[in-house]
Amino acid sequence: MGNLVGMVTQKPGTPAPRIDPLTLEVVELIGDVVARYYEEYEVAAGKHALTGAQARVLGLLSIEPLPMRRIAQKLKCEPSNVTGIVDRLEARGLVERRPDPADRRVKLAAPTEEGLGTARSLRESLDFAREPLAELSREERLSLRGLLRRMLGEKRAADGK
Amino acid sequence: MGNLVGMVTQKPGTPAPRIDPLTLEVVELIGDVVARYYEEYEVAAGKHALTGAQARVLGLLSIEPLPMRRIAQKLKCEPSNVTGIVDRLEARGLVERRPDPADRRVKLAAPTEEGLGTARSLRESLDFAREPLAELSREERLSLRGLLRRMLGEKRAADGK
DNA sequence: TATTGTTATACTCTATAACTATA
DNA sequence: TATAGTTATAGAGTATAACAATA
Repeated sequence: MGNLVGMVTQKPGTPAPRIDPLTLEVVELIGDVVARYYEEYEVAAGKHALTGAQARVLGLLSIEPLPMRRIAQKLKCEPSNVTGIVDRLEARGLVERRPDPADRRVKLAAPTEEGLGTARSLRESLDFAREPLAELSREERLSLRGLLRRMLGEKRAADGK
Repeated sequence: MGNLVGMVTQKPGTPAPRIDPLTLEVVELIGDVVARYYEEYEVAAGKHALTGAQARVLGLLSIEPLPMRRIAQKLKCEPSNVTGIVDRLEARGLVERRPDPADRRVKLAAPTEEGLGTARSLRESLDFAREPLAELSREERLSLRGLLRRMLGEKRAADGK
């Protein structure tokens, strides 16, 4: 990837760009970061014979057991899909379903000991997060943090629940 | 999403993080950018009743017609998958297959007039690329570009072919 | 022989709708 | 009646293996 929709690469002989070249290049770089992030993520999951969705759910549950419905919200997908994903994780012994004492309708998905270990290993194999950042000094990281924060705007922190 | 593998959120009462908090936050921000980018991308594709993969291929072809094999390389998937994706784009009249005069084995996938229009519209609905960047001054964009370049390292420009 | 594109097959993820068991 | 989770179904993307046409 690195160029998700051809939004950057300028075909020779195409009308002049409406956006300035600097912005275009930054957009392209962001696209590259996105592509690289996903790539490394899939590779890390694959090392444990997990799909992206499975690794994502396992990562979520390793922080905190969740009702099926909440998982669907986090994944931004329909609850019916979570059934299958958790089924597969459960079949591999990485996750288990527990009753919720407070509401007998809900099932809490929670990682097993092995699941926790896999989640930890998964985190550690996500080199991209740390490695390339290692090239940046503390000041540069502060600068990058500020720029990313402004890019994301107020929308931050509105993720939960 | 915003937290792909729980690599950031620190559960209260968990052992002290091995990475410094600043780095963790930057990683989290990058995760947010990635999630946001993909979200907007899917929404933009959805507006045209296209899947992400279809929009990606259409975007690629709008730059330049490509042999099926080349599309697979760009998408980092098996050539057999491209058959179906192009089939669906072709069924909607957005793409057509042409013979390659130089090698009768290859088929060149090329956008139709309508496909070109859809690709253009698709690009324009990708607000995320420009809008949040609009908050940044020219100096900040230069700074961001430099930081992203260093993050991505030499690996840049090795995408082609 | 090697390569291009396709077909056949199987698995996963996805959404929709209908069902069950609780509340 | 409303909600949580599931099942059934269908479409799309993915990989693998085998195939026809061409090189």
